[in-house]
Amino acid sequence: MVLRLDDTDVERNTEASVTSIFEGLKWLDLGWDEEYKQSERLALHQKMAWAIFDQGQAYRDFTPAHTGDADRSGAQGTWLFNPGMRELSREESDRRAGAGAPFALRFRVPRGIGQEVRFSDAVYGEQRKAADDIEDFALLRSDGMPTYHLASCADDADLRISHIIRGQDHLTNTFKHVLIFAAAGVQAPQFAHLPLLVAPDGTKLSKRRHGPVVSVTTYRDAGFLAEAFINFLCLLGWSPKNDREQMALAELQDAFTLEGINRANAVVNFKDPAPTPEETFDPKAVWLNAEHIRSLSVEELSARLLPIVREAGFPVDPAKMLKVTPLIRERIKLLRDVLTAADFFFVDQLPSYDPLELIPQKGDVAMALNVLKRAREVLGETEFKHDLLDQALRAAAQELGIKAGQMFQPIRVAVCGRKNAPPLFETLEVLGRETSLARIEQALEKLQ
RNA sequence: GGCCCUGUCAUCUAACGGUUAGGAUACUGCCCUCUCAAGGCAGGUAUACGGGUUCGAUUCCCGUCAGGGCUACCA
Repeated sequence: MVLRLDDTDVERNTEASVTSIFEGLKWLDLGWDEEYKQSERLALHQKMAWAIFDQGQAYRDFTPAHTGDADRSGAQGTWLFNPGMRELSREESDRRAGAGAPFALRFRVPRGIGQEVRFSDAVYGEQRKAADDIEDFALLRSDGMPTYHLASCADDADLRISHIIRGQDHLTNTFKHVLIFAAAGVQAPQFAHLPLLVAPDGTKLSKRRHGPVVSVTTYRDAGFLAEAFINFLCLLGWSPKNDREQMALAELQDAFTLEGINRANAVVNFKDPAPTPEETFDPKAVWLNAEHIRSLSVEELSARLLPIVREAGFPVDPAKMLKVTPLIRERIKLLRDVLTAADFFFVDQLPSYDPLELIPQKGDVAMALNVLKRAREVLGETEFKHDLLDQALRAAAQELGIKAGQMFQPIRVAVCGRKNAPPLFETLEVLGRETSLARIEQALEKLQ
């Protein structure tokens, strides 16, 4: 696998965009064997362009550059080439070039002889197009820089690329590439075009239009597991055909075939802006991530969570993290959720909460006070072990003549600072007697 | 405008021309339950439309419509 940066467009080739691409690829950990930058291989590209020119299959076009976004509403029909330039004599062409006139080098696409350009695509099948429908595309710009079409063909040939797997937006460009490969006398690689990933609005993903949700690093920073993200991506436009969804990288590799790829574009169902950060992402991606999180061992998950917790400023040690992890494993969908799901394990002082939360279902302040006072006694003398806590607190509920749930809720809110939290006894065990009692004490003060 | 590609639930997708059109996500309800999750069960929504071919079309062919891509020195 070759990582090649197609960076022949000087304007768009910024440090920031390259960094972002590298960071994303590094995170995905796909791995590659060789690495190249097209901008460092210009001589090779130019050599191929002029070889094609020498054979008469390219010509100089001295027409001033035309901006790409000209109106194509149709009135002017299809542009194929600039009359006069295509048939300029070699002598005249050389003379003008010698005089320093700027020019682009264009491919001389065969015309008027009914020639057909064809290739076989591993996904879209046999493709054919009349050469008469292909414009005389540029090989070199007037500043001498190669175009994408030329540079990529020259590099594909030089690097002996076997398979080109790319977006379907290049399907029609491939006819041009087939022409270049033929003119250069090299064999074309195998082509496989993939359906596009499109935004909910149906257009292909673009940073300009759709913002950070289309950047790989956004998923990394939000707490996706790289393997889950890859899994999700694989399921867009492809499926193992046996209803499996959650798959490890090795399983994906085993099941994957180019022939199994669909031809229709797939919508990445993101919402931007979204009410909450989590709702930004495709719900299926989030679900898959949760599945992958749950399939990680406690040790593995704990190790992945630790740096996130520390970076957020909680001074937590690996042993503590290991104890907390099983309590939140089934409650987080993104790794970063650890910060909101387990924060109360890490802080000394609970953030403030509404004291009314301490009042149990169908209860009142008096009941909450009774519960907490009784809990203070029970927790003061019971060993902090799951089963013992369970027995002692249930017995206490019975003595008070209330339901177990009414007993547990005030305690949960007192020690966690909120109603929704992991199971109570496990939580108390991890928190320990000292912290638990201190928080119950604070809760009592809040209520009075 | 021209050329190319595509069209199965809201979304991702299954279905050698013969299935009550399957699965998943999301959603709703129930169960489980100390809350929240997780898990289990149940439920609703799809073959764009019109013609063919065929005993029979989601599946093959044609047209229409819709969407996407490319289209004079972006990739």
